[in-house]
Amino acid sequence: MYNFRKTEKKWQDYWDKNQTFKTDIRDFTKPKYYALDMFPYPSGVGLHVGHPEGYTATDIMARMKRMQGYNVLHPMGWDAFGLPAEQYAVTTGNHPGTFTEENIKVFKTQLKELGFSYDWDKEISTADPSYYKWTQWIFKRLYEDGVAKYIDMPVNWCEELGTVLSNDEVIDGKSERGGYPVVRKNMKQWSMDMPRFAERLLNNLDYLDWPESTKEIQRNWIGKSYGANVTFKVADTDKEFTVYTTRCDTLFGATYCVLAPEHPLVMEITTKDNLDEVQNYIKLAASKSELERTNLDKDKTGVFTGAYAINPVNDKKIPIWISDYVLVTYANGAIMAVPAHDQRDFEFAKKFDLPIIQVLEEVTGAPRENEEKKNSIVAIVYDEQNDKYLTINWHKKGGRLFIGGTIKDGESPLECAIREIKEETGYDDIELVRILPRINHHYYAYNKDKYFNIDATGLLFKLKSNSKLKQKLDEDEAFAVEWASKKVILEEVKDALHSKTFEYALNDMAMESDGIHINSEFLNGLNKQDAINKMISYLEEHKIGKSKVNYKIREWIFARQRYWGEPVPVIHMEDGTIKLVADEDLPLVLPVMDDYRGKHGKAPLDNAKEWKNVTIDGVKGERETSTMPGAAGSSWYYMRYIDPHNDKVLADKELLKHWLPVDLYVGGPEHAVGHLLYSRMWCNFLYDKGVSPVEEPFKKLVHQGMILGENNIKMGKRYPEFVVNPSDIVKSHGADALRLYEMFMGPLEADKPWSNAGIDASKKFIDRIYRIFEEEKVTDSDNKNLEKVYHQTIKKVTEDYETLNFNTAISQMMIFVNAVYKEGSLPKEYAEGFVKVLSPLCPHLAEELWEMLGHNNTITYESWPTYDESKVVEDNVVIAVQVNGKVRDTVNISKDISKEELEKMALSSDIIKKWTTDKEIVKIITIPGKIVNIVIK
RNA sequence: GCUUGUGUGGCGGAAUUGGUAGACGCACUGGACUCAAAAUCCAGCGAUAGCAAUAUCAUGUGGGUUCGAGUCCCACCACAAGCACCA
Repeated sequence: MYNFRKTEKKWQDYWDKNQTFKTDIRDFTKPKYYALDMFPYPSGVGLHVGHPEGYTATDIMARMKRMQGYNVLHPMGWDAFGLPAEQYAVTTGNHPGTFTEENIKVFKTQLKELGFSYDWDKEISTADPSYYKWTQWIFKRLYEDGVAKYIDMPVNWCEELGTVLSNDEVIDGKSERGGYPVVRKNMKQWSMDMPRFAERLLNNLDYLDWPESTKEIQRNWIGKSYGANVTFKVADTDKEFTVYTTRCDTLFGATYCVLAPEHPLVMEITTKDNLDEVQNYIKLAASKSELERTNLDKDKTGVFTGAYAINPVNDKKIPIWISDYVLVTYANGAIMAVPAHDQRDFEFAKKFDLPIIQVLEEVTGAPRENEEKKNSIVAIVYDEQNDKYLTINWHKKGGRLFIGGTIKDGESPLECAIREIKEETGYDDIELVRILPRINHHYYAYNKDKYFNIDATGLLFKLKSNSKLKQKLDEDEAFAVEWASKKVILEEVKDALHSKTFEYALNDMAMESDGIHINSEFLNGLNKQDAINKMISYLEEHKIGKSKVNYKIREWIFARQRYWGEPVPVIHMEDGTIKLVADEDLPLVLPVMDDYRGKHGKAPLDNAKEWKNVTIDGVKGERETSTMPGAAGSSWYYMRYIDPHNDKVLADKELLKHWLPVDLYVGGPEHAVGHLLYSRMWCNFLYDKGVSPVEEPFKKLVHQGMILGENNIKMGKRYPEFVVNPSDIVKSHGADALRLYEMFMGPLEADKPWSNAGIDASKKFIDRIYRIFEEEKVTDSDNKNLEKVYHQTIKKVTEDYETLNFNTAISQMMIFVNAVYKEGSLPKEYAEGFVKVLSPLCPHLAEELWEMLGHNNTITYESWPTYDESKVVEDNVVIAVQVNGKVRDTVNISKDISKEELEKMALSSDIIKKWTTDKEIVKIITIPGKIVNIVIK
């Protein structure tokens, strides 16, 4: 009987005592492998079952690579600054460092219990002054290069609490805690210039071996767009403003402009009559949180400034409005509005009754040569009472259509539509609802044997009464007038023009798709992309605009009014200048205080008067009392692991050059745009400064999935009965069983529910392996029957570990164990190979079995087993024989058989004969080693 | 709404460049061992019909390409994550 408790303890002590996993970081004779976990925040509740999943994956890789002859760096540390420790300090008055250290102890014990092969000599903590000395050092370099800036920027400010709040701390314009009003206000803040790195952060993604989904999230976050800046003059003044647009091709359709309420020009151009309204609106906008403003469900709001802009391409005067749907933080904080082709502008124009000019029409049908041009209408009449639409049904001669017709000379589309409705259906008591976008339609008319290209205006009417005149039909107009439901129309109206028009009738929205330009002078007839190119040339030629690239990525606000973070090494001098703490005075250590609460709206560090007030060369100054955000220390920790005790530089350059980048980085997907983006930015920056040898820190990134409760719901406070504590499992089933189970559950990246039956099964498998050795099934003689499955197992496990497909690697090991039981014996050679491939997964068990096999040294650095490719393939293969693609029989033959022989064998099978008798064999498809398919008629 | 994923037995999940769907495990059923139970070992196990051989159906839905589709293409549905007035 396998005593996992005793055995696991025994080997953990052995590894500790012998420093088995200590990495000689200066040994450059072997190739390096750097396997890294996202380090945890040491919370008060200890590890949860999600942690061991990712940690086991990297541990398996680290252990396999050691056996494959790599020098492996596999470190662990602590992301130790954070809110829970801060709250602990506030409520108890104790220093948060003590609390953090205690938590770290618990975490470390739990990690050791799980048998991870970390080199604890490399342990770091971001809250350790010897660590954050270098976080501060990097901050100084960022400041010197203008990446870290102390600038005025809009923030959520709560007067009552006297603090800046993040968007998620603001609900309905009030503070989450206390319910005090929150306003948007410009404040001096520390920030990082993320946009400066946008292009590189975007481009480098292409060559990173990262999950595509995470790359996509980062691309979206960076949000690159191509467009143009266009300058509009303000009518009757010498003022002008610039808008950014990705659709400069629609410039002829711009019917108004909108400035963000905070745009500096607003107060300069607002006319006297509109001043009150504009000022009120600005105040209102300021009192809204970012969250409220970006709530899409709400109606558009805005006010007219009284001023007009001149559209630079046609000199038309168009009104200038202000609205909070234009954000001052993006591009120029000003837009030209093209309601016909932009949904947001469309909604705004509808609400405030601003003109809508269509400049692009959709194209239906295929263009032909020698088409005749016409102007036409498509009229849709809606009967609200019966919820039906008026159609004419040509049956086999053309199907169901709406009323259509050609516009006569001197007739407007509306007049034409009314006339056609009367003539074709007789209905005369109708009312126009709205005019729909015009469509450019190509078609062939059978009755005239001619190709037409028409500009068709859609018109939506509603029926006011059933009043009807007599139809006036031509002789060839043999159709039925029918009222049809929406469902019938969607099914039966096949004509592209009519169905498209119906779509516009159902959805009152802007036309944002491609098409050809109309009402646009020199752009007429061009498609979207050609028109954009032509317009940009035009704008540049006439010096009224030019092409421009914009990014959505914003400044990273780099300050928090909290105690438990890295002090910003900056002194604000009385004379208004900013002085940096000298490098030799770093680290700037957090002072111990009596009270960790912020008072009177100030940061907690403001209480530390002695620490805060300094005098330099006779000039008084105050230290920055904000601290750095959580993501500061984690943005470069992967470098410090390489040389954690260095007090001269953040890490030895030669060592960094050898060890970076990280070969495998495993962690949760929730850090996609936080930590993973900031780390890349810092690494980019440090690369520029000659500190980092690489631009990108993480070569390969993998996200482990979430382990859900047995109820398939995220483990947490809501269902405490489904929360699984890894330490409990280690006690009841053992660390190896937990490691094995978490790797067997399914693909690493997938979310998977925990199963108590599953963990039992994993323990049984471990016992089943142990029994082979315990019952002395291991023999010195060899066993040919196991040869193939052994080589297959070594091959599959090696390959699957490499690609992190642990679940299938384990299933192959189970197949091997099943085969051993069937044979009743296991040759020693195979036993050793098997224990070796098992060892990364279940290291305690493997060490024990290795000892039982007569070795007195750790298995950690034994060489990885090899396999013989020739012994992996089967000599005899079972080939499926299909008839018309359905498997009817199988033949068992030598793998080297010729194609002809295989076909002969297949055809001679009794079962196959049954299917082919009296049938004509059309052809036979034979894929050697795979399949024979006989096609019969 | 947009982007990216994912849909396979009672359950977790396998399935190479398109080539025998359901590996492996759980649960379940039967057998061996036992006075008995547990543990262990062995065997069976998608659905429907049949004693069986076997046949038909089956990878979210509907089409398509192909000798052959879980896999490729088109449309749709459901779920998850991320983004969300970015002009």
